[in-house]
Amino acid sequence: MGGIKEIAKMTGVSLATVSRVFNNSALVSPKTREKVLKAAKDIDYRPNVMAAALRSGKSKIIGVIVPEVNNSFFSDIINGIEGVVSDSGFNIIISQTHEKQERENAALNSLLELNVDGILMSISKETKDYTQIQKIIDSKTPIVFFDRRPTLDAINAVLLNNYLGAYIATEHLIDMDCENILHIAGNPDVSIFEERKKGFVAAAQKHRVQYLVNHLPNIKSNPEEDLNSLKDILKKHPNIDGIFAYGDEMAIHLLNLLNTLKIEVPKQVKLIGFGNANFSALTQPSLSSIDQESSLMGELSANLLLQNLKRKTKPTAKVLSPKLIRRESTKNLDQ
Amino acid sequence: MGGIKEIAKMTGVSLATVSRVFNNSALVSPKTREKVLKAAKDIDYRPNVMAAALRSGKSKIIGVIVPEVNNSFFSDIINGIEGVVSDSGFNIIISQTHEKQERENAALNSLLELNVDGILMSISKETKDYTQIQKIIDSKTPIVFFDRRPTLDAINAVLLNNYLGAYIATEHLIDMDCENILHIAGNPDVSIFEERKKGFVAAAQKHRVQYLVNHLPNIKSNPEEDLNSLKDILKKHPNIDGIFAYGDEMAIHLLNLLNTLKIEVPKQVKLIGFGNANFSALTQPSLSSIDQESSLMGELSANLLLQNLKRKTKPTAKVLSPKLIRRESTKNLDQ
DNA sequence: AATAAAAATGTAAACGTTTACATTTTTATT
DNA sequence: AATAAAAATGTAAACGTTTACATTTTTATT
Repeated sequence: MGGIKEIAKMTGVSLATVSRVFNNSALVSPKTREKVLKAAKDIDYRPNVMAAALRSGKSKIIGVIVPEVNNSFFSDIINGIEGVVSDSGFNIIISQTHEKQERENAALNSLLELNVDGILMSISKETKDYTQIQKIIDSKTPIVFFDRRPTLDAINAVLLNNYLGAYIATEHLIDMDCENILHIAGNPDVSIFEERKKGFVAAAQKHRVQYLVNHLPNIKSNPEEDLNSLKDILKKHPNIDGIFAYGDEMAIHLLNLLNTLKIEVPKQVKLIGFGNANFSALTQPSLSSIDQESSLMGELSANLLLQNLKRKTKPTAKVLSPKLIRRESTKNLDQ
Repeated sequence: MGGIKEIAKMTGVSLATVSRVFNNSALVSPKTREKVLKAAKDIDYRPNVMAAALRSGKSKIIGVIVPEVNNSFFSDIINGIEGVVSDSGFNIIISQTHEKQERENAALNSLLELNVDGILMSISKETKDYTQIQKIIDSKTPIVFFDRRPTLDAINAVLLNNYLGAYIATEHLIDMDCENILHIAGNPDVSIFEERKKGFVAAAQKHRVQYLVNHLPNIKSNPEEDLNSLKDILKKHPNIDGIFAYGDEMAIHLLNLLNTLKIEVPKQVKLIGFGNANFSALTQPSLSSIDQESSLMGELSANLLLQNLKRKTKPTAKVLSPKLIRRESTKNLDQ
């Protein structure tokens, strides 16, 4: 037998009352509560979450969809989510999209079959078709986006002000006396990278410095090629004295490329990344960057979702302000 | 209404038959199968996994317990697990222990309440009491350990040969002409770190070189202090020419400390880490290390678990062989 | 065409909870 | 002490599937 039924039989009390005890209903006398709890301990009772979920319609599971789990940024976010969500007695199911729309849709579908109470997700770089997502928004399943959102109205989201982050990074280079700055930009299909580019351009124009935007798309597949492109750029624009890279990993590659070219950082060129990855403090020189408070972003998203689970609130988008992290790669040795 | 019942009504077929269609039972004629599938599509039917789980006792969920998700090694493992497990139609629930036994037990309990089909876990550094784990092993829930195992007999595990990894790393230093080597060891309560230490000692003794073992426990809380200890060690043993650190993060810190002390790597001292973290190729000089094939470890663990789900197999422990990754930090400039 | 075997389908109970509603017991009020 | 109100408990159905067993239909065999 096992389960609530056995406890009911043991204590001579009804199923309903036993259930009430485990759901902390106020409507049960201390005496019977104690009796039930004792019996539960005796048989090492473990409630069956699935059964409760089926009957109540609440699974106490939250689905999390990220592009990749083994990525410093997203794993920090998952850490933040896990913290608040598990404190509230929820479990998290994690799916990866590997930046593929097809996998994303499959993951969403799978989460719905599991009757998750809510969904936290960051859309893949590839995602253009929002019909599946729109269907979820239209349904009752609460969903909160973090970092990357679909371009749809009336959604819950926790985002980073990427424009501002890039603006701050660029201003920092200018503060450090850079007068001719280069931006290595990310995939223009991804909106957060486009915003960073815009922030860069805006700050450069505001302060009337020379600027340039470029891509180095082959850094992983063919670093040799990028080394040559970079060499060309620097040859064409020999007075470049500051570089803002769209991400920290790219920045570290740049650091190594510059080293290979015998260009000293920060003496000849100052360099700043974006993301404040875990390794950025460890390089030589250490890398200045823009912190995006990934763990906090996870926490806030989770809180927004939990709030939505209690009562359907108006869709809200929270925008976090990135912070400048000054390290050696942008140090002004003359100041 | 919704669900299987509605489809049954629409198609004029019984509940059982509809169920058979979705479970790919061979015992259903192509004609009715088609009819049912059509109806399912028409009402956008989504099976309720919870209900199926309750009735069948199979949740199609696998629990994963790791010390921290935002850790390069464990997130790689999760990536590996997710790949094989989701290909087989399972979902994963992830819990963090933050290296606390208490949280570990809570996570295990929570997974049992969810009726997970199996568990994949790496025990926390703190865990000494295995009663909860033993209870699970005794029950029917299959469990596989990865990387860190409890010292219990007859368990399923996928492990790294840490002794061998350390042995290889040490031999590599000796190959590169180091004659006086230092090991910066990890927390002696953690068995994998102890094995690394033993491997180091064994290789050093085998090749009859001078060696030394030390801890630098404050590197995160108080790097100044460790800088001084390191200075002391090197002063006392001025002919140290090779260092094997128990982990890559520690190794990178050492790299920076050595740089501060104006000791050139690899010219004066050669340095090798352990783990081949994602950032180890990015440092200057790049860090030699021991690769532990984290993603593969995840895949193998998941496969072992899936195998156990099909039919209870004899407990097996698979031991992976680590690989040497040669980079600049151990380059012999004379060779 | 009759019969046996195989394939397809159906019936109904069960998985372990929650919960609306009903009933009983206790407490407060006069 | 009688009555009303509040607190505690109980009854029974339901959540949406799966599955053992029974029955019907189809196919193969003579």
